[in-house]
Amino acid sequence: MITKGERTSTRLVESMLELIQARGYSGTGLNTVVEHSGAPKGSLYFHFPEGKEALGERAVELAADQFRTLFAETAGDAASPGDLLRRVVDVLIGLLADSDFQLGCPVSVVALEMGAHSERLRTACAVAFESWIGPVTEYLVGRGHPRPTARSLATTVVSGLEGAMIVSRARRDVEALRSAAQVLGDLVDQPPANVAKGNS
Amino acid sequence: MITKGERTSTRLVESMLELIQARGYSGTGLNTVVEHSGAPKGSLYFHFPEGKEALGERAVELAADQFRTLFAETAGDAASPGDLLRRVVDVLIGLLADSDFQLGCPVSVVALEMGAHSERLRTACAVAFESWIGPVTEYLVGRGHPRPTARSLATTVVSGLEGAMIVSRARRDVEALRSAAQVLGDLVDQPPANVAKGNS
DNA sequence: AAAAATATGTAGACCAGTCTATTCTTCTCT
DNA sequence: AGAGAAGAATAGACTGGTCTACATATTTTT
Repeated sequence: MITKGERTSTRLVESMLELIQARGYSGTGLNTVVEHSGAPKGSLYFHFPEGKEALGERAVELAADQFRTLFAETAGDAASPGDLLRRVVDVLIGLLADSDFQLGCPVSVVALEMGAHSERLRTACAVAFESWIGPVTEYLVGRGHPRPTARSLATTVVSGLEGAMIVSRARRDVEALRSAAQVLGDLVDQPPANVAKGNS
Repeated sequence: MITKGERTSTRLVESMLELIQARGYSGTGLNTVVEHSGAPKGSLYFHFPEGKEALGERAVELAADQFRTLFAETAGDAASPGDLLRRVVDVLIGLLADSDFQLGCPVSVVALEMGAHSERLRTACAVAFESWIGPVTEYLVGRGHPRPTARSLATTVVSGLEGAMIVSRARRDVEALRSAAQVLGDLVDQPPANVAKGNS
């Protein structure tokens, strides 16, 4: 059974996540998190005795989960790697547009803001990225790409999407995401034959 | 002649830029900027009466200039688009490694942190990105790519590098940048013939 | 009753921004 | 060329507000 405390804790993490997406980590005050979540103020340090960093870490983990789920669910319906990529980008475009370009990737912000100062948060971001690159790599391997190539492609695709989210948001225009979907989509649909030739 | 005031103002912007790269925009206090620059606090609001936003805007513009210069200078020596891209990535890897992965792209952080709250800073970031995509597009057009394709490629390359910087930094490992250099480098070196075929 | 969870207040540091006073530069006028 | 006025630049304290974090007390749940 879900206790009251667990719900409060969850709400705090969800609010932290949303606020980080809109204002970044440093720009998100704990008072604001408490207010936004509707959770009792005194409960924050009961559920997160290690403070803001612990809350941020959980938020990054939640974001990683969400995107991993999106990828896994979309992978089932997709006809090809390129099709999968384009579908995922469509969802990302929806997220940007629905929020009027107010929300970005929380993992990127935290990595950029806190990577130099908090080993804990930096690691959480690294794990999040790896948790996306890994499954994409396996997917591409399953589609016939040699593992090293698949790994390179997966890394490039994931970082490309991160960057395209940022550029799209700054310009309030999804061109960057559409370009990434098209260019990278075609790329991962190319038959892996010629790569093998260059490798053997 | 360079007046004392101009030097102070420049130092403030440079310090703001460095600090933003390490701690983000919200995480950078003006007291810290003043301290780091060696300039006095009284001078800050003399040179930047519009406050922190104006200082941040100038820092973003400076960063945009620096990267544009790097691109322009490298373009002269490069044998092919892929070669150019790989050289630029080598410099970025150097920046990351030399700073022990402490410094990131200031434009990305500002876009993510302030994009939703400051139209002024969001625009500055959009202009910065455009000031990179534009020249890259022209370069690719000069190398025979049809303009629409060149624009798509340039956008994907720039956002890919942004993302790869972030992922590399989070993981304290330049694999993401190397993958981007290899995958995107090969991509922009592909002869534009087949695109023209599909287009005519 | 015991434990879990919530409520409230507050300490101490830091934040962006403003103020007045003072010191340097530079230019004018003789 | 030299005095001195005008303005540029610097100095540093100060304000009202917010931040994280903690302490203590009260309520809810089991």
